[in-house]
Amino acid sequence: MQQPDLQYIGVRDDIAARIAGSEFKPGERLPSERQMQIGGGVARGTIREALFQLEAEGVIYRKDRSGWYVSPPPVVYDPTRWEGFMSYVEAQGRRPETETLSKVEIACDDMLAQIFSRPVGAPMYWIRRRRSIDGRAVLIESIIVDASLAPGLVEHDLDGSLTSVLKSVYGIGVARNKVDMQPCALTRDEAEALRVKSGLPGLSVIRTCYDAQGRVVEFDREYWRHDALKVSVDIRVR
Amino acid sequence: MQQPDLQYIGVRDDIAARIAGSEFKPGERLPSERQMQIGGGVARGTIREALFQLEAEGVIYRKDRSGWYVSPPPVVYDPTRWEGFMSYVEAQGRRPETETLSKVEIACDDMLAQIFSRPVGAPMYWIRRRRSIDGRAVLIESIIVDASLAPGLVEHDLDGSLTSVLKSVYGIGVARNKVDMQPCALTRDEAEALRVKSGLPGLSVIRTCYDAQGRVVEFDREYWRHDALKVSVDIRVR
DNA sequence: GAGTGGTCTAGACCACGGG
DNA sequence: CCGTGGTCTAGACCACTCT
Repeated sequence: MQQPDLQYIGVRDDIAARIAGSEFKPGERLPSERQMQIGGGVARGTIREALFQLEAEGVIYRKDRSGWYVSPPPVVYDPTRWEGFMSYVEAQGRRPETETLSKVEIACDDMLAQIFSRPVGAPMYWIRRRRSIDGRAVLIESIIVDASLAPGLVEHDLDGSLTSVLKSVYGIGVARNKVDMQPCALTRDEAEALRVKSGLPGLSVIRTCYDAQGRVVEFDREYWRHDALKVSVDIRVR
Repeated sequence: MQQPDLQYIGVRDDIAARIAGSEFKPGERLPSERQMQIGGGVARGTIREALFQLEAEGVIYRKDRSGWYVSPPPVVYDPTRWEGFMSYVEAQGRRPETETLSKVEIACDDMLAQIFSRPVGAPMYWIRRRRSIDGRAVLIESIIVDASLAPGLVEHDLDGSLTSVLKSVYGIGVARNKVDMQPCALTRDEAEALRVKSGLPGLSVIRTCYDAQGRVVEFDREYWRHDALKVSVDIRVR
């Protein structure tokens, strides 16, 4: 059909085989693009084409101007479970980490007014966090919380689980969760916060959490590296 | 921070703006790469970089050696619902289509034996289908069904809903559904069947359906174009 | 057959990282 | 500082579609 008649596919297969053969292990750096050129009369652009392919497959990733690295395995995320990031990552034997990038009070705009069923101008908290697994930044999130439901929220330490703060401090439990997911490209802001090249493929996860009274408690936009996540849903009917 | 100092970002923004301004509408073809070069001293590689960026964002897609086209909006898929492709695509005002590429009986191998809890060598049906929306191929799927549960299945017309054939002809209802989703790259076979360039980003959806007795009825691997799909899950607890 | 995108070459300069 | 990847140029030939 089509086979390694294409040069960059041949290069891709070479590298993929060396990774599969554990010559390079997860987290390790590959030789530089120029080093890969030596020996075979291959243009650097062709090498890069092969690397892009492996990146799209989730096999490798890059650190800007540092090099190409072998990807660690993805974590499994089940949107029908209530566990937060910290607990499901840990349960999979990985080391989760959260950094709060900013937390401020803002006024409710048109879009948020619609989502939260609150008047325009009502106080809201806006929290931006970066989350990492085993030291690699994997997602950036922007959270909006209705300030009238959780007054003083941003004075708490939010580097752990937001869900448990809402529960233990404010007695707010989540009764309904709406999750939207869509492949996307990481645009300027997200890419910068994840320290990746803008335009890299990612996965957008938008969550809306409701309490038992049907009020929107939390509106969360997450942008994941496309190679860091696997979604798993298990549904039963009776 | 970074802005249209990057040439290809400037080109990207131009094209994106012309699409947003409805100069080019969904399904329409963009000017050729070489036509876009005229006027500005821009190398073709730079134009292509901009096009790749828009492709990653899901804004445009390509037909091999034909040109670049504006992407139609994605369909919404809810893995917690039982509706099949044909019905939820239609419900969203789009025109679904299914082609059966092949349907054969095969012997259960090690992997399938594990999944279906059946002996190695047991008869299974293997069905490959291509599904389109509004005339554009969006996913390719490979389905395995336990032949002992649905004898003669492949003699039926499978260009519609498989679920409804299983239900109406064999009385098999699905009681549990396990769905895994992961961003991936479309590899040789899938890419060929979707008539896209191999290596394009995609979404892999793997479904395992169980009946009321807990038997695996159907094992389905789907590979979607990354720009054709949006996943939405709505979960409640009581 | 003309035009398209797909692949490939062989250079160049840049901004940023600390292998 | 040197090496890295990131960007860009200006060509070339190919396989394919039919715009």
